[in-house]
Amino acid sequence: MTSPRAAALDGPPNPRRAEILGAAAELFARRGYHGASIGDLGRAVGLTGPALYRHFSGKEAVLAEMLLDISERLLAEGVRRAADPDPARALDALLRWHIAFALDNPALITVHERELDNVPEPQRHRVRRLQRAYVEEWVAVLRRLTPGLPDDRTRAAVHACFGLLNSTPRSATGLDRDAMGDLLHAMARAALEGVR
Amino acid sequence: MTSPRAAALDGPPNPRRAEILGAAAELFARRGYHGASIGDLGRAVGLTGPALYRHFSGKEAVLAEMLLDISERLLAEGVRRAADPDPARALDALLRWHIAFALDNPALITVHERELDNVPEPQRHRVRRLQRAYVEEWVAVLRRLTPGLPDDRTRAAVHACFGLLNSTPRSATGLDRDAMGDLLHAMARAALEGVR
DNA sequence: GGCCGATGTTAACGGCCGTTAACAACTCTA
DNA sequence: TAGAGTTGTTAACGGCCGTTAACATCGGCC
Repeated sequence: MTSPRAAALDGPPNPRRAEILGAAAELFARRGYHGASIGDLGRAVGLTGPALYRHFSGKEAVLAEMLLDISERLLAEGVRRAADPDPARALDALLRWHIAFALDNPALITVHERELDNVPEPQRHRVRRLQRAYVEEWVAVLRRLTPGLPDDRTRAAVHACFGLLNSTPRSATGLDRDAMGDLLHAMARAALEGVR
Repeated sequence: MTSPRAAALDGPPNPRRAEILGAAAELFARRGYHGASIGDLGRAVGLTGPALYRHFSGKEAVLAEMLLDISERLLAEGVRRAADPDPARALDALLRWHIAFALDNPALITVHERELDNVPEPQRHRVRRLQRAYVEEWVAVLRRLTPGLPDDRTRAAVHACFGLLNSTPRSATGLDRDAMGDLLHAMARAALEGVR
């Protein structure tokens, strides 16, 4: 065995693991899962490739943990913001949180959006369920805000809205963080209201 | 030499080339450039891997030709729609065209959005220039429609709008093509008007 | 002070990938 | 009908990748 508890689910909050996950997010976002090698991941944190196996059971495990972590965070915070009894305020809080997350973690958003298919099967289902649940939080708020809209349309609108919000990593404009956040907020709000 | 004019720029409209490009778009979109092998591309059109070198000079050439073709088509049609003297009608035409293209070619849109970094260098610049020019067509129309808006903001808004429109390939909802098109149109229009 | 677990290293493996070589079949055409 | 060009095949190459093995170092603990 190469490591005592390399495949352990969590363990104590190992700083090395977090460092690797951060670097891996950047590399996976920029070059894609298959475009970044284990050697690249190690080098990005000042190690050789095989050293990675002291902290993860393999390359797939890095991606799986990364996506599970993101989707859990998104859902947990989503549930919190959606709990506001006033649906308009709930939507506002959802928008604000999602935008802040996307602006602060562009690499994570990118990987979360693109690399689900490369997650091995036991965990892929969990991630998919979390992602769906997050979408449903938004759908529920919109349903309260605009009753009578068919759920199909609402769900499609939420996906389109995410497309708008998650475009941040690819825009790279001259706008500063706050201006960009306000712009995205205004556009997303208008887009959702434009659904009718 | 493996082929007389494998690396030829165009030649007559070879149907085999088009077939390969179509299958490659699907595979690159689903699995990413590095996740799809030459063997996969060949198999997708009923050939072995090496047969591909009769039609392209290599894997990178397939991607390069694909992205050049897409960005040329987008720009050419974009220029046409943006030429309408009434900016409101021009924007409408741009929206309608882009949405139709995204709905009809989800794989191409995905690859165009993600894989530019894997295009080899002489052609990457050309694709980037074409992409930028396409964005500028939208920016110019919006500038006519709403003068006084800083160009930074307008450009960022266009990128966000593309994020919304290009989310189609990832949504996969129960809506039919026309309903989806109308929804995207309404949302994008509202989002752009919401910029102020 | 010797041991042990944790965390690195380098060396080596099997496999797949992009590419090239060598060859075969078919179609045109002189 | 001989020859050339086109388009396919299978076999083989060098290289990189994910992973494992074997070994080194170092800090804490009986």
